Amino acid sequence: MASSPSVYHQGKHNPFTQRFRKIDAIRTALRTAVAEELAQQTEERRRETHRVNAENKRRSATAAAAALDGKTDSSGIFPGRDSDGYGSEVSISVPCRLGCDGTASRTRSAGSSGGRAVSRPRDRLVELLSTAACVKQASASPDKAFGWRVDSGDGPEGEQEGASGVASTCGGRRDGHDRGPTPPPAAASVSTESQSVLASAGAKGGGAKTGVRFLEDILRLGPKGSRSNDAGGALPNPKRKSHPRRGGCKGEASRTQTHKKPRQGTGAVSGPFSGLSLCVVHLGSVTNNTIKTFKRGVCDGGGHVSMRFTPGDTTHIVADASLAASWEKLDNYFSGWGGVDDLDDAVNGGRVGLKSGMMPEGVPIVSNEWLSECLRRSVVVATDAYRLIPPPHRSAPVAASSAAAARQQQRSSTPDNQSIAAGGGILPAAAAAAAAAAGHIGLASSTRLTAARNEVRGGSTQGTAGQSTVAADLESMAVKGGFGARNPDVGKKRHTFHCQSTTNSRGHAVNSEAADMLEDLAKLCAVRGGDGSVFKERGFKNAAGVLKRLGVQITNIQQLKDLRKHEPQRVRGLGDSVMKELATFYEEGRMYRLDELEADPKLKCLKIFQEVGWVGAVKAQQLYDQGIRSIEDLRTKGLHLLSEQAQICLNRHEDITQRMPRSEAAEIEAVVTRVAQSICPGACGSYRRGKSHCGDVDVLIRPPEGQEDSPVFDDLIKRLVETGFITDKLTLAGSPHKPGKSQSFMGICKLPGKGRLHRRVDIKFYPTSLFAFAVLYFTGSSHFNRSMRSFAKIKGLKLSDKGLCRVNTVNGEEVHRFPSYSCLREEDVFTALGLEWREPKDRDGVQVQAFCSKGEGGATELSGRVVPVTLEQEQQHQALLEQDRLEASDYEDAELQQQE
DNA sequence: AGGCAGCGCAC
DNA sequence: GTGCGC
DNA sequence: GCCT
Repeated sequence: MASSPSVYHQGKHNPFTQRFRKIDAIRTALRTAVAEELAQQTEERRRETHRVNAENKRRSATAAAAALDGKTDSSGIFPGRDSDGYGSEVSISVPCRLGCDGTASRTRSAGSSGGRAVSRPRDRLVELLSTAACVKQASASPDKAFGWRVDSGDGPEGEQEGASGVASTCGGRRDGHDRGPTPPPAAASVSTESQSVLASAGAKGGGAKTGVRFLEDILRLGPKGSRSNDAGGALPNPKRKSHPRRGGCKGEASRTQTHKKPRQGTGAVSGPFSGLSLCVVHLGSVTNNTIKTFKRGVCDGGGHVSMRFTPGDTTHIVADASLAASWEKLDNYFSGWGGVDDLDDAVNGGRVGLKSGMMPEGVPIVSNEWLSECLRRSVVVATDAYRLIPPPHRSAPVAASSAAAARQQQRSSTPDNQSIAAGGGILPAAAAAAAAAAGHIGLASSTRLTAARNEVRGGSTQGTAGQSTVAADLESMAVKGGFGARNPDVGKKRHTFHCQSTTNSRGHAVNSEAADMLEDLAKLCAVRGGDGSVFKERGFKNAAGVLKRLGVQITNIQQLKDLRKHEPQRVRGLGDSVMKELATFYEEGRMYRLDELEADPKLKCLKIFQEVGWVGAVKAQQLYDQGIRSIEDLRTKGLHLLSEQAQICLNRHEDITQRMPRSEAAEIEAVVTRVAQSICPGACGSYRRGKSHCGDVDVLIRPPEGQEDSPVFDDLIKRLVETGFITDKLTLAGSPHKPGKSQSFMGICKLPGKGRLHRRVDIKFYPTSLFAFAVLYFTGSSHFNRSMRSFAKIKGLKLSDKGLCRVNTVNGEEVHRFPSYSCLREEDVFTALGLEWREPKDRDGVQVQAFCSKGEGGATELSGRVVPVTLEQEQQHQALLEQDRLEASDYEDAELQQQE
């Protein structure tokens, strides 16, 4: 029974996280079991490594300092420190509110006295390096060297943290963040008193020792703070505040409908759906709201929706696609029902339905996606691709290989204990479920455009783009001009752009087993390296995504073959290779290629090596060729083969490969932000982690208003090194500060206190002019980023975290780049490109066929925020606006027609 | 057959 | 120019 | 690896 295909899909958890969680769970178990021993070993190893490297590092630090004075060796800027460098009984207290009030920027912090006015950046870095070396030496006797105070726990004030501080860190997937460089919320502002305290605290940050005190002070002080170690971990991002300006799909829908249109056909008796009598199963993602929407739409079209199954009358049963994975739920659902057929009753908890207690037979059971599609297209579409087919052998599973059975066993029984071990936090499964549920509300109304696009594509698969009226209509809806509108290339190309999609049709966890295996395959391709491996990886990963979002549980390869034949756009990304693997998967439960790769001992090695940072496919292969087979080997005889960064990552390997709870990421962010504020009041930090656990922390630092180019970054890193928060530097880019440029630090940090692990941290500074691009970039997803950049490219623009620039190219080679357009909010970037805004949480969703037929049209909403920065751009811009005005009326008509 | 994101660091 | 990470 |  464990080998039944249907069982494969019973994983309730987000398939994306399953693998990680399995690994984490194993790790956690191991870790718990041998915690002491491991700690001891690690400690010994560290000491040893430390001993071995100490001399070398000290030399490196000095050399690095020298390098900045003109020499070349720049390795080892931030020497490693012993993990217990803070003393043992320390806990820190981080106040939960600490503002970045705009007024703060006027209070010149003493901390910035070493800033731009006084010393040259290089001098500061030299100083920094010397200090780092100094700190390191001091750390030899940690308990004495630093003035950490034992904090009893409760802050004296004990006031509850502000609601604004909590809301922001508890968001779902990437949606609980501050969006874009909005002005610092006044509500989160700090008291003047605290500001001055902080400012004076900052003033102390001269030497190493006071530097450490300084961090402590910053952590302890603060406006009526609550504690940092709150179990809930909803630590404050002082800047972050929840202002859900647009609520998910709802907002999306309302945005799409920019023109009001009288509702038509309401209450029609005959319509596209006349004759339909649907029984909707209120389970899974089919919520009350969904049913309401369905009911409205179908009734308007002349059909009938009920929650009751009426033999002889009911024509279709509509259910959440994921139920195909657990058929017994449906059986249960149809047993023991009452008999009210009133939606409102049902919504209020009344039970509705059938008396038989059996899953009705003889009526097609279809996915809710089918109904959505019908409503979108106002036509009863064929159910073939949406049929939920009972597992062929509900009680007689097909034979599957023992390997596959074992795999299934592993996957479905993964305990969810990592977050417990890691100190709490939102459970991934719960988060995923919540996100999925949220994603499904309003599904029907938000996916119309997709369907329309698909329709167009299906109808003219090789015609030239842009010739059909519908295509133009689509263009008007999805692509409203934008700066690239005049690019002659646009209009010839038809392509798929993830970033262009306004839909949110993520299904529930369907096909997760097959998708998981494809992702494994992807990972192994990447590990193996070689020509095109990244693209193979992407190909498999993409295929996995397609399966997951299909909305239909596939139980049979024939279903996919049919889809490929009849609705190729729905399975775009499933090519011959993937289909071959899937065929064996559905027939025998395994993928030969995956089995092969997983059995390869060499690949196992390469994979282990590549888990160390800065070891990629090439380096891993080299190591293997040198006879190295394990991390231990690497430590004992492979160190010299590794780059400086890889060595550091290897040193901290046990720590930094652990994922951390979101709350800890918040703490890390809070420390960085606070120190930044003490240097430059008003500076803001933010990170956009929606997931409950993360591998590292990204902190984006933004200068306060009116100080767009404040050189806060170099000082910030310096302070964080002085305080011992940053233990290792991996890369440092863009220092010293140059006006208008970004800077970045990648390294390793450790929160003070016993039992803390080292964590990977990236700290980036972006001037105000670039901040929106940076936020857009770091919000991802990576697929979405690539998509958006491709889209920009064919419009003759280049998008990166450093801006959006028009480029002139000759034979694809850039010959001239204009200055970046100025976008102060993420929205402005979308607008500039002529794209519909997409909520961060919707940026990892579907891939949708779209047209870039003309690239023009619709009213370009520049909202006064996107300001061309050169005269030439200004003229271009004006020309565009003029063009838009000329065409606006046409497109408005088109939009009107397109609506509903 | 050619494209698949773009950038900056380290080497 | 390549490798690597983001 | 997939798509054009």
